[in-house]
Amino acid sequence: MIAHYYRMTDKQEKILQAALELFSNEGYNATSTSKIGKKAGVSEGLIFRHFTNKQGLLNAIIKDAESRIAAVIMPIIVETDPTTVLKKAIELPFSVKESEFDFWRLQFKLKWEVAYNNPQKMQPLIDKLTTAFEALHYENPNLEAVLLNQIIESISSEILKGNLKQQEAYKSFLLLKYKL
Amino acid sequence: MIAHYYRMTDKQEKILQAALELFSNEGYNATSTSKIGKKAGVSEGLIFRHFTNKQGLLNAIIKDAESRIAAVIMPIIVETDPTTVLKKAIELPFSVKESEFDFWRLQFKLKWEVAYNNPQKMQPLIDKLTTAFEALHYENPNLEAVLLNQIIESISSEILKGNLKQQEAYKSFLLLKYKL
DNA sequence: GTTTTATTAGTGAGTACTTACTTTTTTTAT
DNA sequence: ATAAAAAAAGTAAGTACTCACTAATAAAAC
Repeated sequence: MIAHYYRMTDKQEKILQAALELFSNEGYNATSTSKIGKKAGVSEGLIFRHFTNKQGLLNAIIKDAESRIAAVIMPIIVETDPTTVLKKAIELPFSVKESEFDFWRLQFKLKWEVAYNNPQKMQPLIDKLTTAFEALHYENPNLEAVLLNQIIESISSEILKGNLKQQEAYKSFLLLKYKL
Repeated sequence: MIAHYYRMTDKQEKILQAALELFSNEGYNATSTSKIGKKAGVSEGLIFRHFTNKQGLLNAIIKDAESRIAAVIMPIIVETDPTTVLKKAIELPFSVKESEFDFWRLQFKLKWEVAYNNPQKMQPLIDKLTTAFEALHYENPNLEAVLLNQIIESISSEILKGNLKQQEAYKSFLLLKYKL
C-alpha cells in the first residue's frame, strides 16, 4: 500500500500498486506499460493521464519511497542512548515485513538498474551512527558508521533475495560483535 | 578482453566486448541487439549466427565470468597462512583494475536484473574464510566468514559505482579491525 | 434544489517506432 | 568451386505514447 499527500482515486492506487509489483519483480525496463495496465485492471492510456509517462510513474513510486525510508530511520534518529542506536540499527533489516518486500526490493534494484541519483538517502543514519560510535569512544567513528551501514544494507538485500539462512543466529552474532 | 577455450573470430570478440560494455552500463533489458551490432561494428544478424539469441550472448559472458571469478579467488584458496587469507580477502575489492570495472559491474547488475541463479559463486571463498577463522580461534567462524564476504561484496559494489571515498583509509581500518 | 456547465476520470483503438529474430544475398577464405 | 562468415533486407510482435471520445463528478447559475 502506498501513502500520499493528495487524494488518489482507486484506479490511480491500483496502477501504482501494479507498477510497484512489476518493477520490483521483473525490473523497470522489462515491464511494459501495457502489462501494468492489465495487472491494474485499467486501460493503458490512464497511466499516462495520471503520470505523464513511464518515468513519471517511477518518480511517483520513488517520491513515496523517500518518506517511507525516512519513517523507518526516524526511531533510530530520535534515540538518545548510543548503544540503543546501534542495537536498533542492526535489528532494522531483520524487522522488515514480508508484505513490504516488493517495495524494498525495488529500492535495491533501482540502485543498479537506472542511473538513479540516490545521493545518500541513508546519510542521516550514517551521521547518527557516527555520533553513537563517538559516544562509545570507538577509534574511528565515521568509518565504523560507514561499515555498519554497509552491513545493514547487505543483510537487507540478502534477506530480500531470500538468501539469508539462520537469520536469528546472524542477528545475535552481530549484536554480540558490537557488545549489545 | 574476454578469454575463451575455443577459437573465436575477431568479430565474435567484438560482439562480446560490445555486449559486455552495454549490458554493464545500460543493463541487459535496456540494451538492444541492434545497439550491440552497431557498437561492435557488425551486422545485427551476425550476433544470432554466433550466439543463437540475446540470452545466448549473455550466457557466453556469464560462462566466461565464472572462470574469471575463480581466477581472482584462487590466490586466496591456495594460501595456507590464515592471517594472509584474511588479508588477501580484504584487499580483494581494492585491487580491482579500472579496465575491468565493466566486467565486475555487470556481475552485480545481474544479481538484481535477471533471475540469475547465482548459486554461490563465492562459496569456495566463504569456505576458505571459515577455515581461516577456525584456525584463528574465532568463536563463530562460519558467521564471521559470511559477514566478511558480505563486507567484501559491498565494498566492491561501492567502488564499482564510484561511491567509496577514502579507500586507503577504509582498507587500513578493516585490516586493523581484523588485526592484520 | 434542480438544471446547466465545466472538470476530471477513464477508455480503446491507433501512432510511429523498436524489438528480437529470420531469410536471403553477398563477400571472403580455402 | 565450395563452404563458411558476414551483411542486408525483411518480419511480426511489442514498445511508449497519443487521440478522439464517453462517463462520472463537481461548481455555478438560476
